[in-house]
Amino acid sequence: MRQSDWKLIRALPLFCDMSEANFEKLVGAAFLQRFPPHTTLINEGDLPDFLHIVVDGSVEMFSAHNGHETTIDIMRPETTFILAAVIRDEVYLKSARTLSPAQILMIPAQTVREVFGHDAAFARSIVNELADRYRVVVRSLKSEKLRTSAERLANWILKTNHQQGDHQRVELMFDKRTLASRLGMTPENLSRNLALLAKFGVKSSGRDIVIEDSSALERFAKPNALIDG
Amino acid sequence: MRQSDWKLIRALPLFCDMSEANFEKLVGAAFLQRFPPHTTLINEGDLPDFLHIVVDGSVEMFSAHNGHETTIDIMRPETTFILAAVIRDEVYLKSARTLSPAQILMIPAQTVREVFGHDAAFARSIVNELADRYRVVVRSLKSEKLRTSAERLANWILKTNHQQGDHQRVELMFDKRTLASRLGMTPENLSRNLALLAKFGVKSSGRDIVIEDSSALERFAKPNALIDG
DNA sequence: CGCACGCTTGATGCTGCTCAATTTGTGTGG
DNA sequence: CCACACAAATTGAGCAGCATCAAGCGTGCG
Repeated sequence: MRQSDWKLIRALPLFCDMSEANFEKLVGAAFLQRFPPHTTLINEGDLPDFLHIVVDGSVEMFSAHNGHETTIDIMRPETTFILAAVIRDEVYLKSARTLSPAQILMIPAQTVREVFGHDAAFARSIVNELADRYRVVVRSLKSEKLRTSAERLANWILKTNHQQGDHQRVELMFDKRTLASRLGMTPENLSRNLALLAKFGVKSSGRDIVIEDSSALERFAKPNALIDG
Repeated sequence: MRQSDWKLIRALPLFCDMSEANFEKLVGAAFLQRFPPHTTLINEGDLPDFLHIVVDGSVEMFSAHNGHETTIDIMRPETTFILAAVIRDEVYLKSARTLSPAQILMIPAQTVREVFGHDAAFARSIVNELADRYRVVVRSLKSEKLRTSAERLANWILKTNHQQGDHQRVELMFDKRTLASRLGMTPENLSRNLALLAKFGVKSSGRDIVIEDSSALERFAKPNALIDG
Protein backbone atom coordinates (compact mmCIF):
# COMPACT_ATOMS: atom_id res chain seq x y z
CA MET A 1 0.00 0.00 0.00
CA ARG A 2 1.26 3.46 -0.85
CA GLN A 3 2.07 6.08 1.76
CA SER A 4 -0.69 8.40 0.51
CA ASP A 5 -3.33 5.67 0.71
CA TRP A 6 -2.18 4.77 4.18
CA LYS A 7 -2.64 8.35 5.35
CA LEU A 8 -6.01 8.66 3.69
CA ILE A 9 -7.30 5.55 5.39
CA ARG A 10 -5.82 6.44 8.75
CA ALA A 11 -7.81 9.68 8.61
CA LEU A 12 -11.16 7.97 8.11
CA PRO A 13 -13.62 8.36 11.00
CA LEU A 14 -13.52 4.62 11.51
CA PHE A 15 -9.74 4.57 12.14
CA CYS A 16 -8.68 8.04 13.19
CA ASP A 17 -9.13 7.53 16.95
CA MET A 18 -7.59 4.09 17.33
CA SER A 19 -4.08 3.24 18.48
CA GLU A 20 -1.31 3.12 15.90
CA ALA A 21 -0.48 -0.50 16.80
CA ASN A 22 -4.02 -1.70 16.22
CA PHE A 23 -4.34 0.30 13.04
CA GLU A 24 -1.22 -1.41 11.76
CA LYS A 25 -2.63 -4.76 12.68
CA LEU A 26 -5.80 -4.04 10.71
CA VAL A 27 -4.17 -2.55 7.68
CA GLY A 28 -1.31 -5.03 7.69
CA ALA A 29 -3.83 -7.79 7.11
CA ALA A 30 -5.78 -5.82 4.52
CA PHE A 31 -5.76 -5.59 0.73
CA LEU A 32 -6.29 -2.43 -1.22
CA GLN A 33 -7.60 -3.48 -4.57
CA ARG A 34 -8.86 -1.90 -7.80
CA PHE A 35 -11.87 -3.22 -9.65
CA PRO A 36 -13.27 -2.43 -13.08
CA PRO A 37 -16.87 -1.16 -13.38
CA HIS A 38 -19.73 -3.64 -13.09
CA THR A 39 -17.71 -6.15 -11.09
CA THR A 40 -19.61 -8.15 -8.53
CA LEU A 41 -17.81 -7.89 -5.20
CA ILE A 42 -20.05 -9.92 -2.96
CA ASN A 43 -23.14 -12.10 -3.31
CA GLU A 44 -26.06 -12.13 -0.94
CA GLY A 45 -26.17 -15.37 1.01
CA ASP A 46 -22.39 -15.77 1.27
CA LEU A 47 -20.57 -15.57 4.56
CA PRO A 48 -18.38 -12.50 5.08
CA ASP A 49 -14.62 -12.89 4.61
CA PHE A 50 -13.75 -9.22 4.61
CA LEU A 51 -14.99 -5.87 5.76
CA HIS A 52 -15.08 -3.66 2.66
CA ILE A 53 -14.42 0.06 2.56
CA VAL A 54 -14.98 2.15 -0.54
CA VAL A 55 -11.85 4.24 -0.97
CA ASP A 56 -12.62 5.47 -4.47
CA GLY A 57 -15.45 5.08 -6.98
CA SER A 58 -18.97 3.93 -6.21
CA VAL A 59 -20.52 0.62 -5.29
CA GLU A 60 -24.14 -0.43 -5.64
CA MET A 61 -25.75 -2.59 -2.98
CA PHE A 62 -28.63 -4.56 -4.40
CA SER A 63 -30.78 -7.54 -3.81
CA ALA A 64 -32.72 -9.96 -5.97
CA HIS A 65 -35.80 -12.06 -5.38
CA ASN A 66 -38.14 -13.94 -7.66
CA GLY A 67 -36.75 -12.47 -10.87
CA HIS A 68 -36.68 -8.90 -9.63
CA GLU A 69 -33.79 -6.79 -8.46
CA THR A 70 -33.69 -3.66 -6.38
CA THR A 71 -30.99 -1.23 -5.34
CA ILE A 72 -30.70 -0.85 -1.59
CA ASP A 73 -28.05 1.85 -1.49
CA ILE A 74 -25.13 3.33 -3.37
CA MET A 75 -21.90 3.66 -1.42
CA ARG A 76 -19.34 6.35 -2.13
CA PRO A 77 -16.03 7.09 -0.39
CA GLU A 78 -15.45 6.69 2.40
CA THR A 79 -17.94 4.32 3.88
CA THR A 80 -17.88 0.72 4.90
CA PHE A 81 -20.29 -1.85 3.68
CA ILE A 82 -21.53 -5.16 5.04
CA LEU A 83 -20.30 -4.10 8.46
CA ALA A 84 -23.31 -5.69 10.16
CA ALA A 85 -22.71 -9.06 8.50
CA VAL A 86 -19.03 -8.99 9.55
CA ILE A 87 -19.87 -8.10 13.15
CA ARG A 88 -22.41 -10.87 13.48
CA ASP A 89 -20.60 -13.34 11.24
CA GLU A 90 -23.83 -14.00 9.36
CA VAL A 91 -24.60 -14.19 5.67
CA TYR A 92 -24.78 -11.06 3.53
CA LEU A 93 -28.29 -9.79 2.97
CA LYS A 94 -27.23 -7.77 -0.09
CA SER A 95 -24.98 -8.16 -3.07
CA ALA A 96 -22.50 -5.49 -4.14
CA ARG A 97 -21.08 -4.48 -7.50
CA THR A 98 -18.98 -1.58 -8.70
CA LEU A 99 -20.72 1.09 -10.74
CA SER A 100 -17.52 2.84 -11.75
CA PRO A 101 -13.87 1.83 -11.54
CA ALA A 102 -13.39 1.50 -7.81
CA GLN A 103 -10.76 1.07 -5.18
CA ILE A 104 -11.75 -1.07 -2.22
CA LEU A 105 -9.97 -1.72 1.04
CA MET A 106 -10.64 -5.23 2.28
CA ILE A 107 -9.90 -6.12 5.90
CA PRO A 108 -10.27 -9.76 6.99
CA ALA A 109 -13.45 -10.11 9.04
CA GLN A 110 -11.63 -12.06 11.73
CA THR A 111 -9.10 -9.26 12.22
CA VAL A 112 -11.87 -6.68 12.54
CA ARG A 113 -13.59 -8.70 15.23
CA GLU A 114 -10.29 -9.22 17.08
CA VAL A 115 -9.24 -5.59 17.10
CA PHE A 116 -12.75 -4.56 18.03
CA GLY A 117 -12.40 -6.57 21.22
CA HIS A 118 -9.39 -4.74 22.57
CA ASP A 119 -9.46 -1.24 21.13
CA ALA A 120 -12.18 0.82 22.74
CA ALA A 121 -11.77 3.75 20.35
CA PHE A 122 -12.17 1.46 17.35
CA ALA A 123 -15.20 -0.15 18.99
CA ARG A 124 -16.76 3.27 19.45
CA SER A 125 -16.11 4.15 15.81
CA ILE A 126 -17.63 0.87 14.64
CA VAL A 127 -20.74 1.51 16.68
CA ASN A 128 -21.02 5.03 15.34
CA GLU A 129 -20.67 3.86 11.78
CA LEU A 130 -23.17 1.07 12.30
CA ALA A 131 -25.69 3.40 13.95
CA ASP A 132 -25.25 5.76 11.03
CA ARG A 133 -25.85 3.00 8.48
CA TYR A 134 -28.91 1.92 10.47
CA ARG A 135 -30.40 5.36 10.29
CA VAL A 136 -29.80 5.56 6.55
CA VAL A 137 -31.82 2.37 6.01
CA VAL A 138 -34.63 3.56 8.25
CA ARG A 139 -34.84 6.76 6.22
CA SER A 140 -35.00 4.72 3.00
CA LEU A 141 -37.77 2.57 4.39
CA LYS A 142 -39.79 5.62 5.42
CA SER A 143 -39.25 7.23 2.05
CA GLU A 144 -40.37 4.06 0.32
CA LYS A 145 -43.51 3.66 2.41
CA LEU A 146 -44.60 7.27 2.78
CA ARG A 147 -43.85 8.86 -0.58
CA THR A 148 -44.74 8.42 -4.21
CA SER A 149 -41.94 7.83 -6.69
CA ALA A 150 -42.24 11.38 -8.03
CA GLU A 151 -41.82 12.77 -4.51
CA ARG A 152 -38.77 10.60 -3.96
CA LEU A 153 -37.27 11.95 -7.17
CA ALA A 154 -38.07 15.56 -6.24
CA ASN A 155 -36.42 15.15 -2.86
CA TRP A 156 -33.44 13.43 -4.37
CA ILE A 157 -32.96 16.40 -6.69
CA LEU A 158 -33.18 18.88 -3.81
CA LYS A 159 -30.77 16.90 -1.66
CA THR A 160 -28.28 16.31 -4.45
CA ASN A 161 -28.44 19.95 -5.45
CA HIS A 162 -27.49 20.85 -1.90
CA GLN A 163 -24.65 18.32 -1.81
CA GLN A 164 -23.30 19.69 -5.07
CA GLY A 165 -23.21 23.25 -3.76
CA ASP A 166 -26.68 24.75 -4.28
CA HIS A 167 -26.05 25.90 -7.82
CA GLN A 168 -29.60 25.01 -8.84
CA ARG A 169 -27.99 22.55 -11.22
CA VAL A 170 -27.58 18.84 -10.58
CA GLU A 171 -25.27 16.59 -12.50
CA LEU A 172 -26.00 12.86 -12.53
CA MET A 173 -23.04 10.71 -11.60
CA PHE A 174 -24.42 7.51 -13.05
CA ASP A 175 -26.92 6.09 -15.50
CA LYS A 176 -30.53 7.11 -15.25
CA ARG A 177 -31.39 3.44 -15.01
CA THR A 178 -29.25 3.21 -11.88
CA LEU A 179 -30.85 6.31 -10.43
CA ALA A 180 -34.25 4.80 -11.17
CA SER A 181 -33.37 1.62 -9.33
CA ARG A 182 -31.94 3.56 -6.42
CA LEU A 183 -35.12 5.59 -6.14
CA GLY A 184 -37.24 2.46 -6.35
CA MET A 185 -38.78 2.90 -9.79
CA THR A 186 -38.34 1.68 -13.35
CA PRO A 187 -36.38 3.70 -15.93
CA GLU A 188 -39.65 4.38 -17.77
CA ASN A 189 -41.12 5.82 -14.62
CA LEU A 190 -38.10 8.00 -13.97
CA SER A 191 -38.51 9.45 -17.44
CA ARG A 192 -42.16 10.20 -16.85
CA ASN A 193 -41.50 11.64 -13.40
CA LEU A 194 -38.84 13.97 -14.79
CA ALA A 195 -41.33 15.10 -17.40
CA LEU A 196 -43.88 15.65 -14.64
CA LEU A 197 -41.49 17.79 -12.60
CA ALA A 198 -41.19 20.21 -15.52
CA LYS A 199 -44.44 21.65 -14.16
CA PHE A 200 -42.47 22.65 -11.05
CA GLY A 201 -39.56 24.21 -12.87
CA VAL A 202 -37.29 21.19 -13.28
CA LYS A 203 -35.68 20.99 -16.71
CA SER A 204 -33.48 18.07 -17.60
CA SER A 205 -31.36 17.16 -20.57
CA GLY A 206 -28.90 14.31 -20.64
CA ARG A 207 -27.11 14.19 -17.35
CA ASP A 208 -27.93 17.77 -16.34
CA ILE A 209 -30.93 18.80 -14.29
CA VAL A 210 -31.73 22.49 -13.80
CA ILE A 211 -33.92 23.78 -10.99
CA GLU A 212 -35.65 26.94 -12.20
CA ASP A 213 -38.00 27.41 -9.27
CA SER A 214 -36.77 25.75 -6.14
CA SER A 215 -39.66 26.92 -3.98
CA ALA A 216 -42.18 25.34 -6.37
CA LEU A 217 -40.14 22.15 -6.31
CA GLU A 218 -40.03 22.19 -2.52
CA ARG A 219 -43.78 22.67 -2.28
CA PHE A 220 -44.19 19.54 -4.36
CA ALA A 221 -41.42 17.54 -2.68
CA LYS A 222 -42.39 18.36 0.93
CA PRO A 223 -38.89 17.64 2.24
CA ASN A 224 -38.71 16.26 5.77
CA ALA A 225 -35.58 16.28 7.93
CA LEU A 226 -36.63 12.96 9.44
CA ILE A 227 -36.59 11.28 6.03
CA ASP A 228 -34.06 13.15 3.94
CA GLY A 229 -31.47 13.77 6.66
CA MET B 1 -36.88 -2.57 41.13
CA ARG B 2 -37.83 -6.05 42.28
CA GLN B 3 -35.34 -8.87 42.60
CA SER B 4 -37.02 -10.93 39.86
CA ASP B 5 -36.97 -8.04 37.40
CA TRP B 6 -33.33 -7.41 38.18
CA LYS B 7 -32.44 -11.02 37.37
CA LEU B 8 -34.49 -11.01 34.20
CA ILE B 9 -32.73 -7.90 32.92
CA ARG B 10 -29.30 -9.10 33.97
CA ALA B 11 -29.87 -12.17 31.80
CA LEU B 12 -30.64 -10.21 28.63
CA PRO B 13 -28.05 -10.58 25.86
CA LEU B 14 -27.28 -6.89 26.14
CA PHE B 15 -26.25 -7.14 29.79
CA CYS B 16 -25.30 -10.72 30.53
CA ASP B 17 -21.60 -10.40 29.67
CA MET B 18 -20.81 -7.11 31.38
CA SER B 19 -19.23 -6.58 34.80
CA GLU B 20 -21.46 -6.50 37.84
CA ALA B 21 -20.27 -3.00 38.78
CA ASN B 22 -21.16 -1.53 35.42
CA PHE B 23 -24.49 -3.32 35.34
CA GLU B 24 -25.30 -1.74 38.69
CA LYS B 25 -24.34 1.64 37.38
CA LEU B 26 -26.68 1.24 34.40
CA VAL B 27 -29.61 -0.19 36.29
CA GLY B 28 -29.12 2.08 39.25
CA ALA B 29 -29.79 5.05 37.00
CA ALA B 30 -32.71 3.36 35.23
CA PHE B 31 -36.47 3.33 35.66
CA LEU B 32 -38.66 0.31 35.15
CA GLN B 33 -42.06 1.64 34.30
CA ARG B 34 -45.51 0.32 33.34
CA PHE B 35 -47.58 1.98 30.65
CA PRO B 36 -51.21 1.48 29.60
CA PRO B 37 -51.98 0.50 25.99
CA HIS B 38 -51.85 3.15 23.28
CA THR B 39 -49.49 5.37 25.20
CA THR B 40 -47.02 7.36 23.16
CA LEU B 41 -43.54 6.76 24.55
CA ILE B 42 -41.42 8.83 22.20
CA ASN B 43 -41.98 11.25 19.32
CA GLU B 44 -39.94 11.33 16.15
CA GLY B 45 -37.82 14.46 16.02
CA ASP B 46 -37.13 14.58 19.76
CA LEU B 47 -33.66 14.06 21.18
CA PRO B 48 -33.10 10.82 23.11
CA ASP B 49 -33.12 11.00 26.90
CA PHE B 50 -33.27 7.28 27.56
CA LEU B 51 -32.49 3.97 25.98
CA HIS B 52 -35.72 1.95 26.09
CA ILE B 53 -35.98 -1.79 26.51
CA VAL B 54 -39.26 -3.68 26.17
CA VAL B 55 -39.47 -5.96 29.21
CA ASP B 56 -43.10 -6.92 28.76
CA GLY B 57 -45.90 -6.19 26.27
CA SER B 58 -45.45 -4.84 22.77
CA VAL B 59 -44.49 -1.50 21.33
CA GLU B 60 -45.17 -0.18 17.85
CA MET B 61 -42.56 1.93 16.10
CA PHE B 62 -44.17 4.17 13.52
CA SER B 63 -43.62 7.26 11.50
CA ALA B 64 -45.83 9.94 9.98
CA HIS B 65 -45.44 12.20 6.98
CA ASN B 66 -47.83 14.35 5.02
CA GLY B 67 -50.98 12.99 6.66
CA HIS B 68 -49.96 9.35 6.40
CA GLU B 69 -48.62 7.01 8.99
CA THR B 70 -46.74 3.74 8.66
CA THR B 71 -45.58 1.08 11.07
CA ILE B 72 -41.85 0.45 10.91
CA ASP B 73 -41.64 -2.41 13.36
CA ILE B 74 -43.30 -3.98 16.37
CA MET B 75 -41.02 -4.66 19.33
CA ARG B 76 -41.61 -7.49 21.77
CA PRO B 77 -39.56 -8.56 24.81
CA GLU B 78 -36.70 -8.31 25.11
CA THR B 79 -35.32 -5.88 22.61
CA THR B 80 -34.09 -2.34 22.78
CA PHE B 81 -35.41 0.45 20.70
CA ILE B 82 -33.97 3.77 19.52
CA LEU B 83 -30.51 2.41 20.29
CA ALA B 84 -29.04 4.10 17.22
CA ALA B 85 -30.39 7.52 18.21
CA VAL B 86 -28.97 7.11 21.73
CA ILE B 87 -25.54 6.09 20.45
CA ARG B 88 -25.31 9.00 18.05
CA ASP B 89 -27.19 11.46 20.26
CA GLU B 90 -29.35 12.44 17.32
CA VAL B 91 -33.10 12.91 16.98
CA TYR B 92 -35.46 9.92 16.86
CA LEU B 93 -36.48 8.93 13.35
CA LYS B 94 -39.51 7.03 14.61
CA SER B 95 -42.22 7.44 17.21
CA ALA B 96 -43.17 4.68 19.62
CA ARG B 97 -46.41 3.75 21.34
CA THR B 98 -47.56 0.79 23.37
CA LEU B 99 -49.96 -1.64 21.71
CA SER B 100 -50.72 -3.55 24.90
CA PRO B 101 -50.03 -2.81 28.55
CA ALA B 102 -46.25 -2.72 28.62
CA GLN B 103 -43.33 -2.63 30.97
CA ILE B 104 -40.36 -0.59 29.79
CA LEU B 105 -36.89 -0.25 31.23
CA MET B 106 -35.51 3.23 30.64
CA ILE B 107 -31.78 3.86 31.02
CA PRO B 108 -30.50 7.44 30.76
CA ALA B 109 -28.79 7.90 27.41
CA GLN B 110 -25.79 9.56 29.02
CA THR B 111 -25.21 6.58 31.29
CA VAL B 112 -25.35 4.18 28.34
CA ARG B 113 -22.74 6.17 26.47
CA GLU B 114 -20.51 6.35 29.55
CA VAL B 115 -20.61 2.65 30.38
CA PHE B 116 -20.15 1.82 26.72
CA GLY B 117 -16.81 3.65 26.85
CA HIS B 118 -15.24 1.51 29.55
CA ASP B 119 -16.92 -1.89 29.44
CA ALA B 120 -15.76 -3.84 26.41
CA ALA B 121 -18.28 -6.66 26.93
CA PHE B 122 -21.14 -4.18 27.02
CA ALA B 123 -19.76 -2.46 23.91
CA ARG B 124 -19.69 -5.79 22.12
CA SER B 125 -23.28 -6.50 23.11
CA ILE B 126 -24.40 -3.08 21.96
CA VAL B 127 -22.76 -3.64 18.59
CA ASN B 128 -24.36 -7.03 18.26
CA GLU B 129 -27.77 -5.68 19.08
CA LEU B 130 -27.36 -2.77 16.71
CA ALA B 131 -26.16 -5.02 13.89
CA ASP B 132 -29.17 -7.23 14.51
CA ARG B 133 -31.59 -4.28 14.38
CA TYR B 134 -29.87 -3.12 11.18
CA ARG B 135 -30.44 -6.45 9.52
CA VAL B 136 -34.09 -6.45 10.52
CA VAL B 137 -34.62 -3.12 8.77
CA VAL B 138 -32.78 -4.27 5.66
CA ARG B 139 -35.03 -7.30 5.49
CA SER B 140 -38.11 -5.07 5.81
CA LEU B 141 -36.88 -2.82 3.04
CA LYS B 142 -36.29 -5.79 0.76
CA SER B 143 -39.69 -7.23 1.57
CA GLU B 144 -41.32 -3.90 0.82
CA LYS B 145 -39.54 -3.43 -2.49
CA LEU B 146 -39.51 -6.98 -3.82
CA ARG B 147 -42.88 -8.41 -2.81
CA THR B 148 -46.55 -7.70 -3.28
CA SER B 149 -48.68 -7.09 -0.23
CA ALA B 150 -50.28 -10.54 -0.56
CA GLU B 151 -46.85 -12.16 -0.58
CA ARG B 152 -45.83 -10.20 2.51
CA LEU B 153 -48.95 -11.44 4.26
CA ALA B 154 -48.36 -15.05 3.19
CA ASN B 155 -44.81 -14.96 4.49
CA TRP B 156 -45.90 -13.30 7.70
CA ILE B 157 -48.34 -16.14 8.27
CA LEU B 158 -45.68 -18.78 7.63
CA LYS B 159 -43.17 -17.09 9.90
CA THR B 160 -45.65 -16.47 12.69
CA ASN B 161 -46.91 -20.03 12.46
CA HIS B 162 -43.34 -21.18 12.98
CA GLN B 163 -42.80 -18.84 15.94
CA GLN B 164 -46.01 -20.07 17.54
CA GLY B 165 -44.93 -23.70 17.31
CA ASP B 166 -45.88 -24.97 13.84
CA HIS B 167 -49.45 -25.94 14.78
CA GLN B 168 -50.75 -24.77 11.39
CA ARG B 169 -52.77 -22.28 13.36
CA VAL B 170 -51.85 -18.65 13.91
CA GLU B 171 -53.38 -16.40 16.49
CA LEU B 172 -53.24 -12.65 15.96
CA MET B 173 -51.84 -10.76 18.92
CA PHE B 174 -53.21 -7.38 17.86
CA ASP B 175 -55.80 -5.66 15.71
CA LYS B 176 -55.97 -6.49 12.05
CA ARG B 177 -55.55 -2.79 11.37
CA THR B 178 -52.21 -2.92 13.18
CA LEU B 179 -51.17 -6.00 11.27
CA ALA B 180 -52.13 -4.25 8.05
CA SER B 181 -50.00 -1.24 8.90
CA ARG B 182 -47.11 -3.46 9.90
CA LEU B 183 -47.30 -5.30 6.61
CA GLY B 184 -47.49 -2.03 4.68
CA MET B 185 -51.08 -2.18 3.47
CA THR B 186 -54.49 -0.77 4.31
CA PRO B 187 -56.98 -2.74 6.44
CA GLU B 188 -59.19 -3.12 3.36
CA ASN B 189 -56.30 -4.65 1.51
CA LEU B 190 -55.51 -7.04 4.32
CA SER B 191 -59.11 -8.27 4.18
CA ARG B 192 -58.92 -8.85 0.46
CA ASN B 193 -55.53 -10.51 0.73
CA LEU B 194 -56.79 -12.91 3.38
CA ALA B 195 -59.72 -13.72 1.11
CA LEU B 196 -57.26 -14.29 -1.73
CA LEU B 197 -55.15 -16.69 0.34
CA ALA B 198 -58.20 -18.93 0.82
CA LYS B 199 -57.26 -20.25 -2.63
CA PHE B 200 -54.06 -21.56 -1.06
CA GLY B 201 -55.69 -23.16 1.96
CA VAL B 202 -55.64 -20.27 4.41
CA LYS B 203 -58.87 -19.95 6.37
CA SER B 204 -59.33 -17.08 8.78
CA SER B 205 -62.02 -16.12 11.20
CA GLY B 206 -61.66 -13.42 13.80
CA ARG B 207 -58.19 -13.60 15.27
CA ASP B 208 -57.53 -17.18 14.18
CA ILE B 209 -55.86 -18.18 10.96
CA VAL B 210 -55.70 -21.82 9.93
CA ILE B 211 -53.22 -23.17 7.39
CA GLU B 212 -54.80 -26.14 5.65
CA ASP B 213 -52.17 -26.67 2.98
CA SER B 214 -48.83 -25.28 3.96
CA SER B 215 -47.06 -26.41 0.80
CA ALA B 216 -49.57 -24.54 -1.37
CA LEU B 217 -49.10 -21.49 0.81
CA GLU B 218 -45.33 -21.76 0.51
CA ARG B 219 -45.52 -22.05 -3.25
CA PHE B 220 -47.42 -18.78 -3.29
CA ALA B 221 -45.31 -17.05 -0.63
CA LYS B 222 -41.91 -18.01 -2.03
CA PRO B 223 -40.19 -17.60 1.35
CA ASN B 224 -36.56 -16.49 1.21
CA ALA B 225 -34.09 -16.83 4.06
CA LEU B 226 -32.47 -13.57 3.02
CA ILE B 227 -35.71 -11.67 3.54
CA ASP B 228 -37.63 -13.54 6.19
CA GLY B 229 -34.73 -14.51 8.44
C1' DC C 1 -81.68 -4.34 22.62
C1' DG C 2 -79.11 -1.28 20.12
C1' DC C 3 -75.17 1.28 19.48
C1' DA C 4 -70.23 1.37 18.32
C1' DC C 5 -66.39 -0.32 16.45
C1' DG C 6 -63.79 -3.28 13.65
C1' DC C 7 -63.98 -5.77 9.71
C1' DT C 8 -65.58 -6.82 5.08
C1' DT C 9 -67.18 -5.87 0.40
C1' DG C 10 -67.94 -3.10 -3.67
C1' DA C 11 -66.93 0.63 -6.98
C1' DT C 12 -63.62 3.67 -8.75
C1' DG C 13 -59.29 5.91 -9.73
C1' DC C 14 -54.38 6.64 -9.15
C1' DT C 15 -49.63 4.86 -9.22
C1' DG C 16 -46.39 2.44 -11.20
C1' DC C 17 -45.06 -1.82 -14.01
C1' DT C 18 -44.71 -4.32 -18.47
C1' DC C 19 -44.17 -4.67 -23.25
C1' DA C 20 -43.17 -2.68 -27.52
C1' DA C 21 -41.78 0.90 -30.63
C1' DT C 22 -39.04 4.91 -31.41
C1' DT C 23 -35.63 8.34 -30.63
C1' DT C 24 -31.46 9.85 -28.69
C1' DG C 25 -26.86 9.25 -27.35
C1' DT C 26 -22.21 7.02 -27.40
C1' DG C 27 -18.30 4.67 -28.63
C1' DT C 28 -15.82 2.25 -32.50
C1' DG C 29 -13.70 1.42 -36.73
C1' DG C 30 -13.35 2.70 -41.39
C1' DC D 1 -15.05 13.03 -39.68
C1' DC D 2 -18.56 10.14 -40.77
C1' DA D 3 -21.14 5.85 -40.55
C1' DC D 4 -22.57 2.25 -38.14
C1' DA D 5 -23.82 -0.56 -34.12
C1' DC D 6 -25.35 -0.82 -29.80
C1' DA D 7 -26.99 0.87 -25.43
C1' DA D 8 -29.71 4.19 -23.02
C1' DA D 9 -33.68 7.02 -22.74
C1' DT D 10 -38.22 8.37 -24.06
C1' DT D 11 -42.99 7.66 -25.35
C1' DG D 12 -47.37 5.23 -25.75
C1' DA D 13 -50.83 1.64 -24.61
C1' DG D 14 -52.58 -1.44 -21.47
C1' DC D 15 -52.79 -3.71 -17.10
C1' DA D 16 -51.82 -5.14 -12.13
C1' DG D 17 -51.61 -3.61 -7.49
C1' DC D 18 -53.30 -0.75 -3.98
C1' DA D 19 -55.56 3.21 -2.01
C1' DT D 20 -59.70 5.65 -1.28
C1' DC D 21 -64.43 6.37 -0.41
C1' DA D 22 -68.76 4.53 0.77
C1' DA D 23 -71.88 1.15 2.28
C1' DG D 24 -73.05 -3.03 4.62
C1' DC D 25 -72.22 -6.74 8.09
C1' DG D 26 -71.04 -8.81 12.67
C1' DT D 27 -69.82 -9.00 17.23
C1' DG D 28 -69.29 -7.48 21.75
C1' DC D 29 -70.47 -4.48 25.34
C1' DG D 30 -73.06 -1.01 27.77
